[in-house]
Amino acid sequence: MSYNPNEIEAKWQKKWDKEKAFEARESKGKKKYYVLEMFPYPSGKLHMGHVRNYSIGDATARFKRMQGFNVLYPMGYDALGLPAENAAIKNKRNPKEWTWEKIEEMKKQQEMLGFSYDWTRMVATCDESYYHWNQWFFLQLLKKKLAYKGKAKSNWCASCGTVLANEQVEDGNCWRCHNPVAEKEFEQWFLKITDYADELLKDLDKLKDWPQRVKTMQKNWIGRSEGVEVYFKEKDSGKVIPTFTTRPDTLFGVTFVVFAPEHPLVTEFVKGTELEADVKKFIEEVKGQSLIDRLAEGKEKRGIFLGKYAINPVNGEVVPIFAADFAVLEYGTGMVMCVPTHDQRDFEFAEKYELQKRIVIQPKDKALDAFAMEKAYVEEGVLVESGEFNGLKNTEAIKKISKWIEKKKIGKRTVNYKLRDWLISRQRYWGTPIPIIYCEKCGMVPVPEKDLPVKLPANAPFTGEGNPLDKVSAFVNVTCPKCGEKARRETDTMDTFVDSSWYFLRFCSPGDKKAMFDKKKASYWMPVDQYIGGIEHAIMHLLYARFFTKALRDIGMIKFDEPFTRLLTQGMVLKDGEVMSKSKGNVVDPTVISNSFGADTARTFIISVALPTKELEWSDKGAEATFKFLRRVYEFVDSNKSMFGKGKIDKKRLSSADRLLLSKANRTILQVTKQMAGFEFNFALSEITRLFSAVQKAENADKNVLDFATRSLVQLLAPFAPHLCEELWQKLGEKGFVSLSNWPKGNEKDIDRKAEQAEEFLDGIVEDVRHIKELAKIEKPQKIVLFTAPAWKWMAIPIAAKACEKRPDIGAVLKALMQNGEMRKYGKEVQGFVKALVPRLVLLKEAEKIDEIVVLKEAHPLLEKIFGCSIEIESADKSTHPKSRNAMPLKPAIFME
RNA sequence: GCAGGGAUAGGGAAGCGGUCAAACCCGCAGGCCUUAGGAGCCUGUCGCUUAGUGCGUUCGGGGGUUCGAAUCCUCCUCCCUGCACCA
Repeated sequence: MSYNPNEIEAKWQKKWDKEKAFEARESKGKKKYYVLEMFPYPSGKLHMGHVRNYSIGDATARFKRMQGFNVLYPMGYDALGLPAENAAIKNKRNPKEWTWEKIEEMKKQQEMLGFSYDWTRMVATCDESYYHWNQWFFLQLLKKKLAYKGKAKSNWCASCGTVLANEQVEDGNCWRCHNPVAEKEFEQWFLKITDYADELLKDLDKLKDWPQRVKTMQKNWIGRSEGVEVYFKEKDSGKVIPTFTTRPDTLFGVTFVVFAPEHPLVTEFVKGTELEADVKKFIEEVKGQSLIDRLAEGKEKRGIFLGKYAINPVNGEVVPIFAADFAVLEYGTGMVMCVPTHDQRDFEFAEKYELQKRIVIQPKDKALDAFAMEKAYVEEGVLVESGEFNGLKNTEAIKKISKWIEKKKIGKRTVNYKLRDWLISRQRYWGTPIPIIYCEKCGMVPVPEKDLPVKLPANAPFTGEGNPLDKVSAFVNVTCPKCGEKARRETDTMDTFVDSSWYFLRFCSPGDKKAMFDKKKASYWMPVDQYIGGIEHAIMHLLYARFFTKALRDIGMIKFDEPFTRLLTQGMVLKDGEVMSKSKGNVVDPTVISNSFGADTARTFIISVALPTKELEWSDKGAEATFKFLRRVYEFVDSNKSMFGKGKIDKKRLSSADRLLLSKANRTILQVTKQMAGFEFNFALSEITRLFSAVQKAENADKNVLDFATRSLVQLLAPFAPHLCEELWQKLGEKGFVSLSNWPKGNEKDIDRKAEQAEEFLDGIVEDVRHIKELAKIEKPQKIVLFTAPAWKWMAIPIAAKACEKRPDIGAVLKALMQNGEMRKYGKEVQGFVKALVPRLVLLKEAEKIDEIVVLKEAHPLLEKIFGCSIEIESADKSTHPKSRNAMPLKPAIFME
């Protein structure tokens, strides 16, 4: 029988399902392990990134299961969001129907690939029973004052009367009607993530098993900065202008002040002056740009003078006030004190508008000249022209000036975060309705918990204009829960990031009707032990999920601080150096691979190409090689069934070839186990491949050894190619699932690395057998020590010489060789010489001419072992080494007692 | 623009101070096996050279540190990811 993946895969998928092989149950006696992949948006089609993500996750889940953990490995769908609504507008489809159809399509593909999910725990966020708890949690946050209403700007298309997502703005225009998009301010809902800014930052330290880069990104995103608020004053009115700065050391160099254009004071300042019209025009221009446009790349800084002046409280200087687009209302106070000599943005602005510059920090080694500068000087230095602070190092000055400002009451120390509160309002249909009712009498009234969930109405009109929910009167017009009078329902829905910020908890008790999740079950399974997903979620999703976890802890639902113990961010799947995307037309459909070669090949291949964390460049050709490998494994086991023994291995009676195979099997097991734990899946596969070649080559091997090697191989391969391995496991006479078998144990004692290495050498020189005779003329020594690769090439000779002195029996050979003239030179040549020598000696051994070969990989630790003495090598590092440039240190310090 | 990550042989991808002309996979070339092979096995695959070997030039580009750099530092170029121009 030849390898038929389709048949095998269907067979085992059915069996797993029938015997509920992967259903997870809480069990106190067993150690739990929660493996989770970032759940997908159900687009209906799996792409390579998904397959990669799930292949990594499934391998992990299966490995942990085999290691005896009680594994929870669920799958769900992040099913609310824009695409369903777009489909509704475009194809006149009902978003709910459309979404469920896509979920089914997606699930089917996942099942075909044989991932070991516990499907009984499937969750879809568009399910009322799921978003019910979004609403419930929102109400809890409201109670805690962690949800509030505030003003926020959105992209607004006037002609469609619709709020647009960033994605729906194309070059500043509406994607539907192509009219320009503006910003418009609305009352919208926020979650107060900033209350947790400090904790979110601090707890990053607890996340020992997160990639450093993700932590760095989050840290920068939270952006805690300590600084001071300095109170400038407007010259005429005396109005206080608080500006935030992290560089109080530059305060004496302020030459102008800048306001965010939207700042209310801007219009106030120019009211009734001749500048009013121009300033208004400027503000409109800035506002007229969509958010996207304003952030566009390479934009020149623009501003306008407001005709007013501010007094610098530290030195009484009077400086002009501008409105400028590079000041952001939401950060700090929206007002910035500008020091063009020591801040690059300020510098560019000053250059453009020909404003004054004054240097207040001088570097040690050179003197800056304000007129000659080509960019701002932002490094360290010593203060000048700064009154009583002259001569201080600027790092010192920051502390001293901050204190001084507080003392003089012209400002105060503050902490600022880049992190802003989370705007969750979306003016769209396909999201969780925000459970709020507005009553004319009672004002804003939360929907009582007993009335949850607030369900999405089934029959909303999808025209692409406005929010469909606004048009469903049965949804909008309600009675006030408090007074019973007529009232209006909130029609904003929630950002879908809300759904994805706690779904991992829902998996612990997916059907729960009474609560967001079962506290006991959650406390058993959580936190997630291994989370796996794309680097593109490094900030937002992961930060929101961390925030929710902390908020849930504070309302008593859970008792831990962080949701994900370990995080693996998988690399992107690229094609021709670019991300696969429809617009680029370079999408490779993973089902094509699985249809022609089977799921096992698709999964094993994608795992074998690159380290999970690295980018993966897709190539169609490689899959075939993986298929061939799997087929060879199949055929080998299938055709050799009768050759496998069942008995115990009798180590005393093994031939050297058998011992070698046993050694390889054991070493591979240990190696692969280590690599699995470290997510070095591609290396693990390459080890498995090597073991297979050894197994395949082992003719006339001891049946029991062969059986052990083969059996182990099947188990090691099972996390990657589970269907094939189940089939082989059965062929090997096993009754249960290999997926639930015990991970093989390697025995360190059975490993003979030296023998293996010797064999590796031998492998490479089959062609040279004819030289044996020639070489065999050398007399039989007792022992040979080889220095194949001394850690320090130039030490090879001295070490060898010392060795000769200590052990004449070894030395004899080396001496002879040196006298032979071949070891005259230092460095590379020694290696070359040794390389040439090794194969010959191996062959000699095969010919029984010598007793033993010791191959030294690192010269000195092994020397220690052999001679039983300590060898110190004074390493040639900077501290100990003479400065001499060209002189090679020919006298390495080797001390042998 | 800000923040984070990359660039290694024909392609992909390891290596991250001396064991590196650089694992592994694909491609390509030769041999074996075969009626045949798009199957399998073996060998070779930077250039020149050898019986073994040796020599020369390489790890995006320039500079630097070191006895020694693909590996560390610095500048530059290009690519990817996220974004809220964050003072």
